[in-house]
Amino acid sequence: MPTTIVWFRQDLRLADHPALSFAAERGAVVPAFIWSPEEEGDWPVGAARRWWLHQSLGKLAHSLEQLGTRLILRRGNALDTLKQLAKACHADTIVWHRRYEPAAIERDKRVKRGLADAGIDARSFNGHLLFEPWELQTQQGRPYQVFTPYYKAMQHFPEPDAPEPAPERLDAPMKWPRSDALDDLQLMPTIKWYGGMAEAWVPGEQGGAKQLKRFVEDPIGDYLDERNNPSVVGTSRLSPYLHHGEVGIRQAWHAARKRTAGNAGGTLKNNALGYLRELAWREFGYHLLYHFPRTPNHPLREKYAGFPWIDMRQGRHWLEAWQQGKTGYPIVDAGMRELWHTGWMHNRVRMIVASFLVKDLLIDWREGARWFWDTLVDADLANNTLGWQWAGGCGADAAPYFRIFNPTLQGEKFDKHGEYVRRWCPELKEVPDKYLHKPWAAPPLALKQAGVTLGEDYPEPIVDHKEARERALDALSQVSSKDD
DNA sequence: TTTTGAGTTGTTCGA
DNA sequence: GTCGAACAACTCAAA
Repeated sequence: MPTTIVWFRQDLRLADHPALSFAAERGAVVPAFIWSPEEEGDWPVGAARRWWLHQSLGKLAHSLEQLGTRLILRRGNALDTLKQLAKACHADTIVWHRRYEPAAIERDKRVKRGLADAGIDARSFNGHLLFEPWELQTQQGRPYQVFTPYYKAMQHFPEPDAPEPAPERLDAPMKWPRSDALDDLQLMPTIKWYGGMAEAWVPGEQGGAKQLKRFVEDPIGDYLDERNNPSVVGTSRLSPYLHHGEVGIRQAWHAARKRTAGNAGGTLKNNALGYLRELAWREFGYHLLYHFPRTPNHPLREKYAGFPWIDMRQGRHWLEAWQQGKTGYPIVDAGMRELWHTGWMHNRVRMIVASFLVKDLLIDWREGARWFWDTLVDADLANNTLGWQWAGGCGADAAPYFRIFNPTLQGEKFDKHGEYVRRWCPELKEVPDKYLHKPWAAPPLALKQAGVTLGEDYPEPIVDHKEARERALDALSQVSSKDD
Protein backbone atom coordinates (compact mmCIF):
# COMPACT_ATOMS: atom_id res chain seq x y z
CA MET A 1 0.00 0.00 0.00
CA PRO A 2 1.53 3.37 -1.00
CA THR A 3 2.05 5.97 1.70
CA THR A 4 1.32 9.67 1.28
CA ILE A 5 2.45 12.49 3.53
CA VAL A 6 -0.12 15.26 3.88
CA TRP A 7 1.77 18.44 4.66
CA PHE A 8 -0.62 20.57 6.71
CA ARG A 9 -0.04 24.33 6.60
CA GLN A 10 -2.93 26.77 6.63
CA ASP A 11 -5.55 24.06 6.31
CA LEU A 12 -5.89 22.70 9.82
CA ARG A 13 -9.08 20.75 9.19
CA LEU A 14 -10.18 17.33 7.99
CA ALA A 15 -13.30 18.19 5.96
CA ASP A 16 -13.17 20.05 2.64
CA HIS A 17 -9.53 19.00 2.38
CA PRO A 18 -8.71 17.87 -1.18
CA ALA A 19 -5.11 16.92 -0.34
CA LEU A 20 -6.17 14.72 2.54
CA SER A 21 -8.97 13.12 0.54
CA PHE A 22 -6.53 12.36 -2.24
CA ALA A 23 -4.07 10.79 0.18
CA ALA A 24 -6.74 8.79 1.99
CA GLU A 25 -7.95 7.26 -1.23
CA ARG A 26 -4.46 6.44 -2.29
CA GLY A 27 -3.42 4.40 0.74
CA ALA A 28 -1.69 5.06 4.05
CA VAL A 29 -1.59 8.64 5.30
CA VAL A 30 1.00 10.46 7.39
CA PRO A 31 -0.33 13.89 8.44
CA ALA A 32 2.49 16.30 9.24
CA PHE A 33 2.94 19.89 10.32
CA ILE A 34 6.34 21.60 10.12
CA TRP A 35 7.09 24.73 12.12
CA SER A 36 9.54 26.77 10.06
CA PRO A 37 9.02 30.48 10.76
CA GLU A 38 12.34 31.40 9.16
CA GLU A 39 10.88 30.40 5.80
CA GLU A 40 8.18 33.08 5.91
CA GLY A 41 10.39 35.92 4.67
CA ASP A 42 9.60 39.32 6.18
CA TRP A 43 6.37 38.05 7.65
CA PRO A 44 6.87 35.24 10.16
CA VAL A 45 3.80 34.24 12.15
CA GLY A 46 3.06 36.89 14.77
CA ALA A 47 2.50 36.45 18.48
CA ALA A 48 -1.30 36.22 18.50
CA ARG A 49 -1.36 33.71 15.70
CA ARG A 50 1.28 31.56 17.36
CA TRP A 51 -1.07 31.22 20.29
CA TRP A 52 -3.89 30.31 17.92
CA LEU A 53 -1.72 27.86 16.04
CA HIS A 54 -0.75 26.07 19.23
CA GLN A 55 -4.40 25.59 20.12
CA SER A 56 -5.37 24.59 16.64
CA LEU A 57 -2.61 22.02 16.23
CA GLY A 58 -3.68 20.47 19.50
CA LYS A 59 -7.23 20.17 18.18
CA LEU A 60 -6.13 18.77 14.85
CA ALA A 61 -3.93 16.17 16.55
CA HIS A 62 -6.89 15.20 18.70
CA SER A 63 -9.25 14.83 15.72
CA LEU A 64 -6.70 12.67 13.96
CA GLU A 65 -6.37 10.47 17.03
CA GLN A 66 -10.13 10.00 16.97
CA LEU A 67 -9.67 8.60 13.49
CA GLY A 68 -7.11 6.19 14.83
CA THR A 69 -4.15 8.02 13.43
CA ARG A 70 -1.82 10.80 14.52
CA LEU A 71 -0.25 14.16 13.62
CA ILE A 72 3.50 14.35 13.17
CA LEU A 73 4.95 17.66 14.37
CA ARG A 74 8.39 18.85 13.43
CA ARG A 75 10.48 21.94 13.72
CA GLY A 76 13.00 22.69 10.97
CA ASN A 77 13.25 23.63 7.35
CA ALA A 78 10.53 22.17 5.20
CA LEU A 79 12.48 20.40 2.49
CA ASP A 80 14.92 18.54 4.72
CA THR A 81 12.17 17.62 7.14
CA LEU A 82 9.88 16.30 4.43
CA LYS A 83 12.67 14.22 2.97
CA GLN A 84 13.43 12.77 6.39
CA LEU A 85 9.78 12.02 7.02
CA ALA A 86 9.35 10.36 3.65
CA LYS A 87 12.34 8.18 4.29
CA ALA A 88 11.22 7.24 7.78
CA CYS A 89 7.73 6.15 6.76
CA HIS A 90 8.51 4.99 3.22
CA ALA A 91 6.24 7.60 1.64
CA ASP A 92 6.52 8.03 -2.12
CA THR A 93 4.24 11.05 -2.41
CA ILE A 94 3.77 14.32 -0.55
CA VAL A 95 0.68 16.48 -0.98
CA TRP A 96 -0.31 19.94 0.23
CA HIS A 97 -2.52 22.93 -0.44
CA ARG A 98 -1.01 25.85 -2.26
CA ARG A 99 -0.11 29.06 -0.50
CA TYR A 100 0.18 32.45 -2.20
CA GLU A 101 2.47 34.58 -0.08
CA PRO A 102 5.63 35.47 -2.01
CA ALA A 103 8.00 33.78 0.46
CA ALA A 104 5.79 30.69 0.63
CA ILE A 105 5.63 30.43 -3.15
CA GLU A 106 9.43 30.55 -3.42
CA ARG A 107 9.86 28.02 -0.64
CA ASP A 108 7.27 25.66 -2.10
CA LYS A 109 8.94 25.79 -5.50
CA ARG A 110 12.23 24.90 -3.87
CA VAL A 111 10.61 22.07 -1.95
CA LYS A 112 8.97 20.68 -5.06
CA ARG A 113 12.25 20.67 -6.97
CA GLY A 114 14.12 19.17 -4.03
CA LEU A 115 11.58 16.40 -3.62
CA ALA A 116 11.66 15.63 -7.31
CA ASP A 117 15.45 15.33 -7.10
CA ALA A 118 15.00 12.90 -4.23
CA GLY A 119 12.58 10.85 -6.29
CA ILE A 120 9.54 11.82 -4.25
CA ASP A 121 6.35 12.79 -6.02
CA ALA A 122 4.95 16.15 -4.91
CA ARG A 123 1.48 17.33 -5.65
CA SER A 124 -0.27 20.56 -4.66
CA PHE A 125 -4.00 21.29 -4.52
CA ASN A 126 -6.21 24.30 -4.19
CA GLY A 127 -7.60 24.13 -0.68
CA HIS A 128 -7.54 27.80 0.28
CA LEU A 129 -9.35 29.76 -2.40
CA LEU A 130 -12.51 29.58 -4.47
CA PHE A 131 -10.48 30.30 -7.60
CA GLU A 132 -6.79 30.35 -8.30
CA PRO A 133 -5.43 33.91 -8.52
CA TRP A 134 -4.36 33.35 -12.12
CA GLU A 135 -7.73 32.01 -13.25
CA LEU A 136 -9.34 35.43 -13.38
CA GLN A 137 -7.88 37.99 -15.72
CA THR A 138 -9.05 40.96 -17.75
CA GLN A 139 -9.75 40.61 -21.44
CA GLN A 140 -6.24 41.89 -22.06
CA GLY A 141 -4.92 39.03 -20.00
CA ARG A 142 -3.86 41.26 -17.13
CA PRO A 143 -4.61 41.04 -13.42
CA TYR A 144 -7.55 43.04 -12.10
CA GLN A 145 -6.88 46.06 -9.95
CA VAL A 146 -10.45 47.14 -9.39
CA PHE A 147 -12.82 45.06 -7.34
CA THR A 148 -16.08 45.53 -9.21
CA PRO A 149 -14.97 44.15 -12.58
CA TYR A 150 -13.11 41.40 -10.74
CA TYR A 151 -16.29 40.46 -8.92
CA LYS A 152 -18.31 40.54 -12.13
CA ALA A 153 -15.81 38.23 -13.77
CA MET A 154 -16.00 35.93 -10.78
CA GLN A 155 -19.75 35.68 -11.12
CA HIS A 156 -19.33 34.33 -14.63
CA PHE A 157 -17.29 31.44 -13.31
CA PRO A 158 -18.99 28.18 -12.43
CA GLU A 159 -20.01 27.81 -8.79
CA PRO A 160 -17.12 26.53 -6.63
CA ASP A 161 -17.21 22.79 -5.90
CA ALA A 162 -19.18 21.64 -2.90
CA PRO A 163 -16.98 20.78 0.09
CA GLU A 164 -15.99 17.14 0.58
CA PRO A 165 -16.69 15.51 3.95
CA ALA A 166 -13.83 14.45 6.21
CA PRO A 167 -12.44 10.98 5.45
CA GLU A 168 -14.11 8.32 7.61
CA ARG A 169 -10.89 6.50 8.21
CA LEU A 170 -7.21 6.93 7.54
CA ASP A 171 -4.84 4.01 7.10
CA ALA A 172 -1.68 4.06 9.16
CA PRO A 173 1.71 3.64 7.51
CA MET A 174 3.85 0.56 8.12
CA LYS A 175 6.14 2.73 10.17
CA TRP A 176 5.56 6.11 11.85
CA PRO A 177 8.22 8.79 11.75
CA ARG A 178 9.27 10.44 15.00
CA SER A 179 7.26 13.46 16.11
CA ASP A 180 8.17 16.45 18.26
CA ALA A 181 5.82 17.31 21.09
CA LEU A 182 3.54 20.29 20.54
CA ASP A 183 5.25 22.16 23.37
CA ASP A 184 8.61 21.67 21.64
CA LEU A 185 7.48 24.05 18.92
CA GLN A 186 7.42 26.79 21.57
CA LEU A 187 4.49 28.57 20.05
CA MET A 188 3.02 29.66 23.35
CA PRO A 189 4.25 32.96 24.77
CA THR A 190 6.27 32.76 27.96
CA ILE A 191 4.27 35.57 29.53
CA LYS A 192 0.61 34.76 29.93
CA TRP A 193 -1.06 37.62 28.10
CA TYR A 194 -3.51 35.55 26.11
CA GLY A 195 -6.32 35.20 28.68
CA GLY A 196 -8.62 37.50 26.73
CA MET A 197 -8.04 35.59 23.51
CA ALA A 198 -8.76 32.30 25.20
CA GLU A 199 -12.04 33.75 26.47
CA ALA A 200 -13.03 35.13 23.10
CA TRP A 201 -12.11 32.22 20.83
CA VAL A 202 -12.27 28.47 20.43
CA PRO A 203 -9.64 27.68 17.79
CA GLY A 204 -9.93 24.54 15.73
CA GLU A 205 -12.18 22.89 13.19
CA GLN A 206 -15.04 22.30 15.61
CA GLY A 207 -14.99 25.84 16.91
CA GLY A 208 -15.01 27.09 13.33
CA ALA A 209 -17.88 24.84 12.27
CA LYS A 210 -19.93 26.07 15.19
CA GLN A 211 -19.19 29.69 14.35
CA LEU A 212 -20.16 29.19 10.72
CA LYS A 213 -23.40 27.44 11.64
CA ARG A 214 -24.32 30.16 14.11
CA PHE A 215 -23.62 32.86 11.57
CA VAL A 216 -25.64 31.46 8.68
CA GLU A 217 -28.54 30.61 10.96
CA ASP A 218 -29.13 34.13 12.12
CA PRO A 219 -26.78 37.11 11.86
CA ILE A 220 -26.41 36.65 8.11
CA GLY A 221 -30.04 37.74 7.74
CA ASP A 222 -29.16 41.28 8.89
CA TYR A 223 -25.62 41.21 7.64
CA LEU A 224 -25.69 44.35 5.52
CA ASP A 225 -26.78 46.55 8.42
CA GLU A 226 -25.50 44.81 11.47
CA ARG A 227 -22.03 44.15 10.14
CA ASN A 228 -21.33 47.80 10.82
CA ASN A 229 -22.36 47.66 14.44
CA PRO A 230 -19.31 46.81 16.56
CA SER A 231 -21.26 46.25 19.76
CA VAL A 232 -23.15 43.20 18.46
CA VAL A 233 -22.10 39.98 16.80
CA GLY A 234 -23.20 41.04 13.34
CA THR A 235 -20.21 39.82 11.35
CA SER A 236 -19.25 36.24 10.66
CA ARG A 237 -16.20 36.28 12.94
CA LEU A 238 -14.81 33.58 10.71
CA SER A 239 -11.60 35.36 9.71
CA PRO A 240 -9.19 33.49 12.02
CA TYR A 241 -10.77 30.18 11.04
CA LEU A 242 -10.53 30.97 7.36
CA HIS A 243 -6.96 32.13 7.72
CA HIS A 244 -5.86 28.93 9.44
CA GLY A 245 -8.08 26.84 7.23
CA GLU A 246 -10.12 25.46 10.11
CA VAL A 247 -13.13 26.45 8.09
CA GLY A 248 -12.67 25.70 4.41
CA ILE A 249 -13.54 28.48 2.01
CA ARG A 250 -15.91 26.21 0.11
CA GLN A 251 -17.67 25.35 3.33
CA ALA A 252 -18.21 29.01 4.10
CA TRP A 253 -19.25 29.80 0.55
CA HIS A 254 -21.79 27.03 0.26
CA ALA A 255 -23.24 27.55 3.73
CA ALA A 256 -23.94 31.18 2.84
CA ARG A 257 -24.99 30.32 -0.69
CA LYS A 258 -27.78 28.11 0.63
CA ARG A 259 -29.25 31.17 2.32
CA THR A 260 -29.60 32.96 -1.02
CA ALA A 261 -32.02 30.36 -2.36
CA GLY A 262 -35.77 30.44 -2.37
CA ASN A 263 -36.38 33.50 -0.23
CA ALA A 264 -39.30 35.37 -1.83
CA GLY A 265 -38.97 38.62 0.11
CA GLY A 266 -35.37 38.83 -0.89
CA THR A 267 -34.05 40.36 2.33
CA LEU A 268 -32.25 37.28 3.51
CA LYS A 269 -31.06 36.66 0.00
CA ASN A 270 -29.60 40.13 -0.35
CA ASN A 271 -27.88 39.91 2.98
CA ALA A 272 -26.40 36.51 2.21
CA LEU A 273 -25.20 37.84 -1.14
CA GLY A 274 -23.59 40.67 0.77
CA TYR A 275 -21.57 38.15 2.71
CA LEU A 276 -20.56 36.25 -0.41
CA ARG A 277 -19.31 39.54 -1.74
CA GLU A 278 -17.01 39.84 1.27
CA LEU A 279 -15.66 36.39 0.52
CA ALA A 280 -14.99 37.67 -2.97
CA TRP A 281 -12.94 40.47 -1.40
CA ARG A 282 -10.84 37.81 0.26
CA GLU A 283 -10.27 36.25 -3.15
CA PHE A 284 -9.43 39.64 -4.59
CA GLY A 285 -6.85 40.16 -1.86
CA TYR A 286 -5.12 36.93 -2.87
CA HIS A 287 -5.39 37.85 -6.53
CA LEU A 288 -3.57 41.12 -5.81
CA LEU A 289 -0.94 39.59 -3.55
CA TYR A 290 -0.18 36.92 -6.12
CA HIS A 291 0.15 39.32 -9.03
CA PHE A 292 1.76 42.16 -7.08
CA PRO A 293 4.01 40.35 -4.62
CA ARG A 294 5.79 43.54 -3.53
CA THR A 295 2.66 45.06 -2.04
CA PRO A 296 3.12 43.89 1.57
CA ASN A 297 6.07 46.28 1.75
CA HIS A 298 5.47 48.64 -1.13
CA PRO A 299 2.53 50.76 -2.31
CA LEU A 300 0.68 49.42 -5.32
CA ARG A 301 0.34 52.93 -6.67
CA GLU A 302 3.91 53.86 -7.26
CA LYS A 303 3.60 57.57 -6.70
CA TYR A 304 2.83 56.94 -3.04
CA ALA A 305 6.34 55.56 -2.59
CA GLY A 306 7.54 59.04 -1.78
CA PHE A 307 4.64 60.07 0.42
CA PRO A 308 5.74 62.43 3.21
CA TRP A 309 4.93 60.21 6.18
CA ILE A 310 5.85 61.55 9.57
CA ASP A 311 9.40 60.92 10.76
CA MET A 312 9.15 58.08 13.25
CA ARG A 313 11.55 59.69 15.68
CA GLN A 314 8.78 62.20 16.06
CA GLY A 315 5.92 59.79 15.46
CA ARG A 316 7.02 57.06 17.87
CA HIS A 317 5.02 58.33 20.83
CA TRP A 318 1.92 58.76 18.68
CA LEU A 319 2.29 55.23 17.38
CA GLU A 320 2.57 53.96 20.92
CA ALA A 321 -0.49 55.89 22.03
CA TRP A 322 -2.39 54.36 19.13
CA GLN A 323 -1.15 50.85 19.90
CA GLN A 324 -2.08 51.17 23.54
CA GLY A 325 -5.51 52.65 22.93
CA LYS A 326 -4.63 56.03 24.43
CA THR A 327 -5.30 58.48 21.63
CA GLY A 328 -8.10 60.29 23.41
CA TYR A 329 -10.58 59.34 20.68
CA PRO A 330 -12.87 56.79 22.34
CA ILE A 331 -13.85 54.76 19.28
CA VAL A 332 -10.19 54.46 18.25
CA ASP A 333 -9.08 53.49 21.72
CA ALA A 334 -11.91 51.00 22.15
CA GLY A 335 -10.87 49.28 18.93
CA MET A 336 -7.20 49.12 19.78
CA ARG A 337 -8.01 47.69 23.19
CA GLU A 338 -10.36 45.13 21.73
CA LEU A 339 -7.51 44.08 19.47
CA TRP A 340 -5.01 43.80 22.27
CA HIS A 341 -7.42 41.93 24.49
CA THR A 342 -9.04 39.50 22.06
CA GLY A 343 -6.69 39.35 19.08
CA TRP A 344 -9.44 40.63 16.84
CA MET A 345 -11.13 43.90 15.95
CA HIS A 346 -14.47 44.61 14.37
CA ASN A 347 -14.13 45.48 10.68
CA ARG A 348 -15.80 48.88 10.88
CA VAL A 349 -13.47 49.82 13.70
CA ARG A 350 -10.44 48.56 11.80
CA MET A 351 -11.22 51.15 9.15
CA ILE A 352 -11.59 53.87 11.76
CA VAL A 353 -8.33 53.13 13.57
CA ALA A 354 -6.49 52.72 10.28
CA SER A 355 -7.76 56.02 8.93
CA PHE A 356 -6.75 57.66 12.20
CA LEU A 357 -3.21 56.28 12.08
CA VAL A 358 -2.64 57.05 8.44
CA LYS A 359 -4.52 60.31 7.97
CA ASP A 360 -4.73 61.95 11.40
CA LEU A 361 -1.26 60.93 12.56
CA LEU A 362 0.33 60.67 9.10
CA ILE A 363 2.08 57.48 10.19
CA ASP A 364 3.12 55.11 7.40
CA TRP A 365 0.48 52.43 6.82
CA ARG A 366 3.21 49.80 7.12
CA GLU A 367 3.55 50.59 10.83
CA GLY A 368 -0.11 49.78 11.21
CA ALA A 369 0.18 46.64 9.10
CA ARG A 370 3.05 45.42 11.32
CA TRP A 371 1.09 46.00 14.49
CA PHE A 372 -1.96 44.20 13.15
CA TRP A 373 0.28 41.41 11.94
CA ASP A 374 1.55 40.77 15.42
CA THR A 375 -1.67 41.21 17.36
CA LEU A 376 -4.44 39.79 15.16
CA VAL A 377 -5.38 36.14 15.39
CA ASP A 378 -6.63 36.45 11.80
CA ALA A 379 -3.54 38.24 10.42
CA ASP A 380 -3.39 37.27 6.79
CA LEU A 381 -0.83 38.75 4.43
CA ALA A 382 -3.24 39.13 1.52
CA ASN A 383 -6.05 40.69 3.52
CA ASN A 384 -3.86 42.75 5.81
CA THR A 385 -2.03 44.24 2.85
CA LEU A 386 -5.21 45.00 0.95
CA GLY A 387 -6.78 46.63 3.97
CA TRP A 388 -3.85 48.82 4.90
CA GLN A 389 -3.12 49.91 1.35
CA TRP A 390 -6.76 50.80 1.03
CA ALA A 391 -6.61 52.88 4.22
CA GLY A 392 -3.33 54.40 3.09
CA GLY A 393 -4.92 55.47 -0.17
CA CYS A 394 -2.13 53.78 -2.10
CA GLY A 395 -3.73 50.46 -3.02
CA ALA A 396 -6.31 48.96 -5.32
CA ASP A 397 -9.63 50.75 -5.22
CA ALA A 398 -8.27 52.95 -2.51
CA ALA A 399 -10.40 55.55 -0.85
CA PRO A 400 -10.23 58.98 -2.53
CA TYR A 401 -7.75 61.19 -0.72
CA PHE A 402 -10.39 63.45 0.72
CA ARG A 403 -12.13 60.56 2.43
CA ILE A 404 -10.85 61.01 5.93
CA PHE A 405 -12.85 59.40 8.70
CA ASN A 406 -13.97 61.66 11.47
CA PRO A 407 -13.56 59.44 14.54
CA THR A 408 -16.23 61.28 16.48
CA LEU A 409 -18.84 61.02 13.73
CA GLN A 410 -17.97 57.40 13.07
CA GLY A 411 -18.43 56.65 16.76
CA GLU A 412 -21.75 58.47 16.89
CA LYS A 413 -22.98 56.78 13.78
CA PHE A 414 -21.95 53.19 14.39
CA ASP A 415 -21.80 53.04 18.18
CA LYS A 416 -24.78 55.25 18.81
CA HIS A 417 -25.46 54.20 22.37
CA GLY A 418 -21.81 53.75 23.20
CA GLU A 419 -22.01 50.09 24.17
CA TYR A 420 -18.81 49.31 22.36
CA VAL A 421 -16.84 52.21 23.81
CA ARG A 422 -18.12 51.55 27.30
CA ARG A 423 -17.14 47.90 27.04
CA TRP A 424 -13.53 48.64 26.12
CA CYS A 425 -13.03 52.01 27.77
CA PRO A 426 -14.79 51.43 31.08
CA GLU A 427 -13.34 54.63 32.52
CA LEU A 428 -15.84 56.44 30.28
CA LYS A 429 -18.80 54.36 31.40
CA GLU A 430 -20.64 57.17 33.14
CA VAL A 431 -20.08 59.78 30.44
CA PRO A 432 -23.47 60.60 28.86
CA ASP A 433 -24.10 59.41 25.30
CA LYS A 434 -23.98 62.95 24.04
CA TYR A 435 -20.30 63.37 24.95
CA LEU A 436 -19.11 59.77 24.96
CA HIS A 437 -17.42 60.06 21.59
CA LYS A 438 -15.98 63.50 22.35
CA PRO A 439 -15.29 63.71 26.06
CA TRP A 440 -13.11 66.79 25.55
CA ALA A 441 -16.24 68.69 24.53
CA ALA A 442 -18.20 67.78 27.64
CA PRO A 443 -18.96 70.50 30.16
CA PRO A 444 -16.65 70.18 33.18
CA LEU A 445 -19.55 69.36 35.44
CA ALA A 446 -20.70 66.45 33.25
CA LEU A 447 -17.19 65.00 33.28
CA LYS A 448 -16.93 65.45 37.00
CA GLN A 449 -20.21 63.66 37.57
CA ALA A 450 -18.95 60.85 35.35
CA GLY A 451 -15.85 60.60 37.50
CA VAL A 452 -13.52 61.43 34.65
CA THR A 453 -10.59 63.82 34.70
CA LEU A 454 -9.17 64.21 31.24
CA GLY A 455 -5.45 63.68 31.16
CA GLU A 456 -5.67 61.45 34.22
CA ASP A 457 -8.41 58.85 33.85
CA TYR A 458 -8.61 59.16 30.11
CA PRO A 459 -6.24 60.96 27.70
CA GLU A 460 -6.79 64.31 26.08
CA PRO A 461 -6.94 63.88 22.29
CA ILE A 462 -3.37 63.54 21.01
CA VAL A 463 -4.27 65.55 17.90
CA ASP A 464 -7.07 67.89 16.97
CA HIS A 465 -8.99 66.13 14.22
CA LYS A 466 -9.83 69.27 12.30
CA GLU A 467 -6.20 70.35 12.16
CA ALA A 468 -5.03 66.82 11.46
CA ARG A 469 -7.45 66.61 8.57
CA GLU A 470 -6.08 69.79 7.03
CA ARG A 471 -2.54 68.49 7.42
CA ALA A 472 -3.46 65.22 5.73
CA LEU A 473 -5.18 66.97 2.82
CA ASP A 474 -2.04 69.05 2.37
CA ALA A 475 0.24 66.05 2.35
CA LEU A 476 -2.08 64.18 0.01
CA SER A 477 -2.30 67.06 -2.44
CA GLN A 478 1.48 66.80 -2.84
CA VAL A 479 1.04 63.25 -4.01
CA SER A 480 -2.01 63.82 -6.17
CA SER A 481 -0.28 66.57 -8.16
CA LYS A 482 2.68 64.30 -8.81
CA ASP A 483 3.08 62.24 -11.95
CA ASP A 484 3.32 58.51 -11.65
C1' DT B 1 -5.95 52.69 -30.47
C1' DT B 2 -9.18 55.55 -28.55
C1' DT B 3 -13.07 56.50 -25.99
C1' DT B 4 -16.17 56.00 -22.31
C1' DG B 5 -18.08 54.97 -17.92
C1' DA B 6 -17.14 53.95 -13.47
C1' DG B 7 -14.92 53.36 -9.05
C1' DT B 8 -16.37 49.36 -0.77
C1' DT B 9 -16.93 51.25 3.49
C1' DG B 10 -16.93 59.87 3.95
C1' DT B 11 -17.13 64.58 5.42
C1' DT B 12 -18.28 69.21 5.14
C1' DC B 13 -20.75 73.07 3.75
C1' DG B 14 -24.54 75.68 2.62
C1' DA B 15 -29.34 75.90 1.45
C1' DG C 1 -32.42 68.36 11.29
C1' DT C 2 -32.04 67.03 6.40
C1' DC C 3 -30.42 67.11 1.82
C1' DG C 4 -27.51 67.51 -2.26
C1' DA C 5 -23.36 68.95 -4.02
C1' DA C 6 -18.52 69.47 -3.83
C1' DC C 7 -14.40 67.49 -2.73
C1' DA C 8 -9.68 65.94 -7.96
C1' DA C 9 -7.93 63.72 -10.73
C1' DC C 10 -6.73 59.28 -12.17
C1' DT C 11 -6.74 54.76 -13.61
C1' DC C 12 -8.85 50.76 -14.80
C1' DA C 13 -11.53 47.73 -17.83
C1' DA C 14 -14.39 47.13 -21.54
C1' DA C 15 -16.40 48.57 -25.78
